Amino acid sequence: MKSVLVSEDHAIVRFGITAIIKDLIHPVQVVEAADFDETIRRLSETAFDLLILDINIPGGNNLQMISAVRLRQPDIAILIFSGYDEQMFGINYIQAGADGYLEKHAPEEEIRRAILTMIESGKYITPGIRSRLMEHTGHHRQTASHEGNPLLALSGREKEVMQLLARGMSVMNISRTLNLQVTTVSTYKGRIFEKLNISNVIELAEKVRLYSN
Amino acid sequence: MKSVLVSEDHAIVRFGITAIIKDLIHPVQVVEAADFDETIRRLSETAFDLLILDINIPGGNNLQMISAVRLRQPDIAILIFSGYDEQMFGINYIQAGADGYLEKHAPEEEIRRAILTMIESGKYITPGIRSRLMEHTGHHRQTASHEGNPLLALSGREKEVMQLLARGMSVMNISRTLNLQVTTVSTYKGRIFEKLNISNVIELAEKVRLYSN
DNA sequence: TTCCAATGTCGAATAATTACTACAAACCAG
DNA sequence: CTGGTTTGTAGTAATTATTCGACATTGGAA
Repeated sequence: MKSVLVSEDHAIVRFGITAIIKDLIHPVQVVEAADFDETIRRLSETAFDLLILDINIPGGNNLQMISAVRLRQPDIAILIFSGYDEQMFGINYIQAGADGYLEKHAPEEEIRRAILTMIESGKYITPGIRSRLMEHTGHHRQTASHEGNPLLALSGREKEVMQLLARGMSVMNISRTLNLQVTTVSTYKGRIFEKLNISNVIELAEKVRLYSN
Repeated sequence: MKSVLVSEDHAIVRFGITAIIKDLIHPVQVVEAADFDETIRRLSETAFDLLILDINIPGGNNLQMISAVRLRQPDIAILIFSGYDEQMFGINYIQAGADGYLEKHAPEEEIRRAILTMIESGKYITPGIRSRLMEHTGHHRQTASHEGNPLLALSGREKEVMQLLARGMSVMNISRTLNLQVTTVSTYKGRIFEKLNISNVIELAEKVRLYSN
């Protein structure tokens, strides 16, 4: 029997996913976790075939989640389930070792396909993501290389903060969302502004609108 | 037979809600709509007992949604389904005539209770929201006058400040530009946000872009 | 290998912003 | 006229944000 762990903090979303899984696969055992602690606890108890992991899960929210999971279950298939606008930095999770990537606003059909594909082949990447992956592999830093898209000059964490800032979220709020100190977020903000050569969030929002795929 | 219309753009969320409804009520007919246009279309075709409406639905996203719905079906029960950041903002929908208010991150139990209560009594408000409602009642002006353009609700000085804010200028900077105390500018900023029903400069910039001649 | 720039993260101190409260002048509906 | 509302303006106190300097890691370049 296949078994799946659904880590997602919004109850309805969890509910929806669980329903889809049960409708799609059988026999199947589905376990739910509402935060990262619980996720880890479940992983220590039971072996799963697939983990569907919300990037924004409370207590998680960073690339180390992947290794924390792999530490417990090296062979589990990890499908990153990414919310709002984190496409930009979602790929970082793939590079960090996740096996699949699905966006929360994907249509039902794609969600079904993703889950099924993950269970069957252990991988699920859309062509769009794949090509973006291509771009990213290889060249990092060195200003000159990101000719076309200035946003590529930002590091993973910076991109994350950038997204939130561009949505109008306050520094304090971001710090809570990402479980970081306010000063840390502020530091990122400064570095972002510097790298993008801008001086306020309005300009940031513009750049993001312009260059975010 | 009861019938419910679920207006929500995220497929999984829609799926989850539909599943809960079907599990909760029977016989029941559930129709889904992914954007506001579709919502209106459905409302024109069929009579529903309950509408579960995502505030952030594409094509909607404003208080006029309520009247648009009521225009078609005066007696439908409307449950506002509000996402993350819009809690503060959501109460306005209640004042605009919605019958219930539910947050997306509510636990499954509450979601069930809300839907059931709505179907049975046509209303659902949590104590928390109710108290916030209390506070808010009292200061609402004659919304009707500035139908099309919300920016018209602002006074001269406010518009002035708005313009600068939308350019990304800081409060301090504006205070120097206009020879006012920072606190004065801050007061304007607050009043602007309140009048436009927004909570950060990004949204302000959007409104300005949208409604400025 | 070694070393350095880039990255992720903070704390202390300092600066900027907001929340409340206030109040007078201007407006306006009755 | 008259009392209620809106507008322009601030002060005080409480929050938030930024600056600066640090430090441990990491991935490459040399």
